Formats: sequence, structure tokens, C-alpha cells
Amino acid sequence: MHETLKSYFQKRTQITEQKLEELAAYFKEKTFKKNEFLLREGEVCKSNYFVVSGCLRLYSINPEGLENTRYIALEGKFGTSFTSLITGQPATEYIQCLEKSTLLEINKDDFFLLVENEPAVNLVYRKILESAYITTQKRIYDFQGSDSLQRLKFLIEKHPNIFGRLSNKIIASYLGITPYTLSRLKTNL
Amino acid sequence: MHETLKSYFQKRTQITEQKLEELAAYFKEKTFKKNEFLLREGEVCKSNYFVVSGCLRLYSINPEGLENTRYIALEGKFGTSFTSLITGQPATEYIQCLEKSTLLEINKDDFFLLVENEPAVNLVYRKILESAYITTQKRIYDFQGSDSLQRLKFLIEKHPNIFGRLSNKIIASYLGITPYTLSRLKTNL
DNA sequence: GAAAAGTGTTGCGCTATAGCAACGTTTTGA
DNA sequence: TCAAAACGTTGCTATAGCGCAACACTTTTC
Repeated sequence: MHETLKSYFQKRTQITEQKLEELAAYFKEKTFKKNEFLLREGEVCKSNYFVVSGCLRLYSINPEGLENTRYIALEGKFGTSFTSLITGQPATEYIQCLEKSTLLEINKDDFFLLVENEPAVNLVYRKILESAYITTQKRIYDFQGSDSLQRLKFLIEKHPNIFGRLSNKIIASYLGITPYTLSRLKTNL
Repeated sequence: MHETLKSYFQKRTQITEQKLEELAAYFKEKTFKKNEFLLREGEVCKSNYFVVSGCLRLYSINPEGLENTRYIALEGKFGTSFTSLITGQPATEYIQCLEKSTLLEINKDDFFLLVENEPAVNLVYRKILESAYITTQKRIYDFQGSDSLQRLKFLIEKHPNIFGRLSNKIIASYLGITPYTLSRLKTNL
């Protein structure tokens, strides 16, 4: 099994080398070009992706045509449209590679079968859901309770690495502001 | 077991009457007065609560002293500070009864023990997390992509029942706007 | 059941952010 | 490698929502 994924599991559950190798069989390595799409709005999401290298972005386009960046998955993270994966409904979002990326893809049906039948995967999935929930909650409170400048400062503090790696346009759309405003806020830092 | 909780489980998993009775032993019925607190900011959350009747509200107070309502649990829902329950960290929020309420309380340790050892509870918890995640996601996209009037329309469409039951002050703080703005928006509907 | 506290509405001025235009810089791709 | 496209910044104006104050109405409390 790929080292990055292996340590992802080992960090979250006790699991034997042998079991890891069994699980490895379900993941297929794929490479994607910069800007390539893994999923488009309206399609049903069929896979979960683990990022070995590169970077995924989940985003939607609102009725006015503006992009809203929902989530960024860097190396060592799973990225997928969980909502579509869980509900089986068409996604309301796009998944795009922001860089040339190497991913490990696991089929939706295999994934949920493992969740049901492999205690280690059940536990890891629970931890993924718990941490996704907590992250998402914090993001709401950020939007609900803070102004743009505070949100920007918070992002710089927590993910300094993405500045420089992602364009300001994308960072602005993640913060829920326009690139104009982001550019102006940066002068107030 | 209390009928409301029983049907909550039966709607989400296959479970025998006998197993339900076993589980019932872990829940204690308690009643609370209007405005009584179950948890205050800074305390570690020790229980999960199922609402039999009445209504819970989770909220925080920001540095400027403004309340942000995070979640409302009506009859037939679980309500707790999941983030504090999961992480064991002090809560960043208050849990308050908005009405005289009857709740079924389950201890945190018992709850997670059942998650580990009772497949039915494991499954139900997973479904709670999945749906909490999905709900929270939608709420972000609402904040990130819509203006206040759209958010209000959306809330009216989805939860018409809470208008009349909750004060405008609380609805405004849920929408992330001031009561002044809510009052004005309502004239534009 | 009277006083106090809380709630909802509205006028007014203030602030943060949007959105267009213009322009220089960087990136992209045939 | 060079033209075209995309990006980042900044001046300007427009607008959504804030927050105070005032007032009427309702609910709570003792």
C-alpha cells in the first residue's frame, strides 16, 4: 500500500500490515492534469479519492455565476463530494484538480462495503465524519460570527501554506469575498 | 423505551424490541424549565440529549457580545455539543432549553461504548454524523453564497414551523443578521 | 395587577463589501 | 517564443446590513 495512505490508516486505527495490503487492492492509482475535473455539478459521485500528491478543490457556481470554493484537499487527505456519495443524489459541486495530481481512487460501493464489514475502516470512516463535521461547524461559526478580515487572519494562521500555492481568486472564493476585497484586506494586515 | 426514541431507532436501523429495551436502560428522563441551561461555554459536554418535547438551542456569544444561534433541536432530535462530546475539549457554546422540555439523557461514556459495541447504535451514530455533516454543509453554502433575504426565504420554506414558535431575535441570530435587518426583510417578502 | 424587562418596528446615518473600469504583470498554450 | 488570456491591484461609486434611538406592545415577575 502507498506509504501516505498507510500512515493515514495507522494514525487513526490499529491495523495489521496484512490487512493494509488487503485494503490496498481496492485503491487504484490515477494521475490527473492541472484543471482536470473528477466530478461535475449534476453528476452522481461514484468514488472517494485520497490525495497522494497535488491538490483537489470542491466548488459550486451560484445563480449569478460566481464560484464558491467549498473545500481544498491537499496531500494526505481524502476528497470527494461526501454529500453525493452518501445520498446518491447528483452533486451540487465540481471536483477539480488545481495541480497535476496523483490520487488513489476507491469505488463508492467498495468503500461502503468496507465500512460495513471491516472494523478498521468503520472506525476510520467514523473519524473522518467526525472531523469533517467539526471542521464544517467551525467554518460556519466563522461565517456567522466574523467579518472578512478576521476570517482572512484565521485562515493565514491555520493554513499559511496555501497562500502562494493557491491563487487569490480561489482563496477569496473560499472566504466568501471577491478578489477585489481580498486584495484590499491584505493591505490592512 | 419512550415511543419517540423507539421510532427514531426503528427509522434508522433494524432492531429487536428486546434490544430496544436494553438500550432504554441507558437513557434517563429529565425535565427542564424554560431558559434552563444544559451546558455553558467552557464546560466539557458529558451527555447527549434526545428531545421528547420542547426545544433546545445551541448558541455562542462572540467577542462583541452578540449571540449566534448554531442549532435548534425540536422534538424527536438529538441535541448536544457534538464537537465537545467528540473531542473532550471545553465547549465553545451554550445549550439552553427555549421551552419547558422533556429530554432523555445518555451519558457520554455509555454512548460511545454503545457505538463501539452495539452494531445498531454504531449504524445510527454514523447516520447521525452523516446527516449532521450534510446539514452543516448546506448551511455553509447558504452563508457563503446567498444574501440575507435568500437565507430567510430558504428558512421559511424549509422550517415554516419555527416562525411563531421562536422569537425573531433568535431567528435573526440563526440567520446571522440583526433583529433590525430581519424585521426589515420581512416587509420585502 | 403593577412595574420591569424583553420584543418588534422604523427612521437615520455609518461602514464594509460589491462591482466596474483601467492598467501592469504573470501565466498559458499553440 | 510570443500572443492571448488570466491575474492582481486600485480608484470610484453603489448598496446591504449595522447599530443607535425612540416608541408601542407583550410578557415576566414578585
